[in-house]
Amino acid sequence: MIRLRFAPSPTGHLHIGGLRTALFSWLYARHHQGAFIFRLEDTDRNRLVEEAETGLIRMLEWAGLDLDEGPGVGGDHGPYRQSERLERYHATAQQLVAQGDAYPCFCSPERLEQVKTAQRERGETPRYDQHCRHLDPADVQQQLDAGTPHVIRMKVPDIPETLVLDDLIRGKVAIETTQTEDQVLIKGDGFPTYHLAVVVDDHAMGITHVVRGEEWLPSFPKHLLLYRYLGWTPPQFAHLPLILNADRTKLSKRQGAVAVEDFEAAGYLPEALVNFVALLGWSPDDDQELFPLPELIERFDWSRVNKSGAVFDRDKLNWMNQQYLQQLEPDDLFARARPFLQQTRFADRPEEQLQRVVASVQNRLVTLQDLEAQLVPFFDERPPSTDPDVQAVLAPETAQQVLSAFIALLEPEPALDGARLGQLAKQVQKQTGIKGKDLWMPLRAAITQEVQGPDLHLLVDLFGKDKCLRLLQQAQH
RNA sequence: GUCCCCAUCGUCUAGAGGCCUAGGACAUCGCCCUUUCACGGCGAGAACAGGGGUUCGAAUCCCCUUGGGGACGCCA
Repeated sequence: MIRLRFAPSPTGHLHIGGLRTALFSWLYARHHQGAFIFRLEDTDRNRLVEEAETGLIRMLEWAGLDLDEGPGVGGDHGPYRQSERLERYHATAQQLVAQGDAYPCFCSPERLEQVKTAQRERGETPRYDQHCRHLDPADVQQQLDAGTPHVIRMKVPDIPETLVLDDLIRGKVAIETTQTEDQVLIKGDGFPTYHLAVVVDDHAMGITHVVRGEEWLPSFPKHLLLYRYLGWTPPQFAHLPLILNADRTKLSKRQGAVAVEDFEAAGYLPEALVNFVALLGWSPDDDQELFPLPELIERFDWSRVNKSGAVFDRDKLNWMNQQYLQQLEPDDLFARARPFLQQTRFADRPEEQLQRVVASVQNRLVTLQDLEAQLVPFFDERPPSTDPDVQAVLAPETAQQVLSAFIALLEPEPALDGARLGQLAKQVQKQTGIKGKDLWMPLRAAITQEVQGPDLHLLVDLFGKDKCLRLLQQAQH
């Protein structure tokens, strides 16, 4: 059985890149009826953010990626937080030391820093000088017994060789072991580094495919070496291309939103975000662009994931979100709009009105956050407009004629709705001989105080006679 | 600096030697629809980084150059 995991570290919010990694893993797992596992890589106590775990899992759920195993979900391979698996890492590290594939290192951070600086000054690539690898065994034992602070380092083979990874996306990638240093496996605080923990857990949890960002590619030799020392078969690897900022650097905060939470708050639908992100690196074998999740599962495959980085294009995301918004059934749209309406100053308007209005602006929404702006013409009581475009529409003699004629007709009316608006406008047209834009734009400008906006009939339905009359009179000279 | 990865329209991409006068989408521009805007429809401009090979034939294969990115942490 295929088993894939998403293993973020709880240092912040779920990132767009993380979402895509999780999505591709999940799609592949679901495609092959495999398992999708969540593992928390909380081995860095300094950067740990308490609420991060909950947020990470919540956003995965929001996106529609369900978990088969994980903290809070359960499973046969737990615990799913690395901080609860420390014994395993220590046992493995001890085994490695016993085998002669790892060794204790007593170098102080200060010494390490000095060595590194000196190497840089000489124009060399900074790399651990293996000082403690060649310590006298008796000396080592003595220091250990004395409780001297230390880390455990992995040995890079004495005889240089080329390590080859057969990546699912990139094919064969080769790196010389000489490019790798004696990597720390167990830190001074007793926690494992990523490199040890990931190998130990992927093996223990029966992970068959490791999906991660391209930034991990240069470190695969460390992992391959560990698998070899431990006598384990490595899983398959898929290194995803990076998602980039507009300037083609690795996607980062400071150049716009990168947290999935931000997109949720900005009024993007999960379907749209997921669909958009799926197309960052993956493409179907035809021209289709809109994919419901089940179809993505059906069609996803590594062979159609490309190798080059993809710029995150907000414009296209917007378009996609608009497409999904337009496809929603009225009830569904309103349900999704509700939390956003709640944040507007129109929240306390009658439910029935809100429903009608939301439905009428459906094809004008790019995000749900646009609601407030879209509702303004319907609900807002505004002072007379000073917009020059509005003034320009109302200024001409013909415009004033239209207003006067319309007001005269409206005054005796018992009420006004959209249908009646049309009939009255017809009469104005007969009386004045003014038609088309010259007829309608003054009415629109007067009633909505804008030169563009939703269908005038809808507005009038909501406003009724008195408000319309007042606005029309206000627009007269 | 060293190593690794990548390279088709502004952007996301299709293209796995002849189907390519390089296809689609977003964005841009134009036209149409329309009482406005939006939606929608139609259309236009817009790309194989450069140089060598291989081949009857190269966007597709190989090499070099150039460019971009990533990694070089007791962070992941």
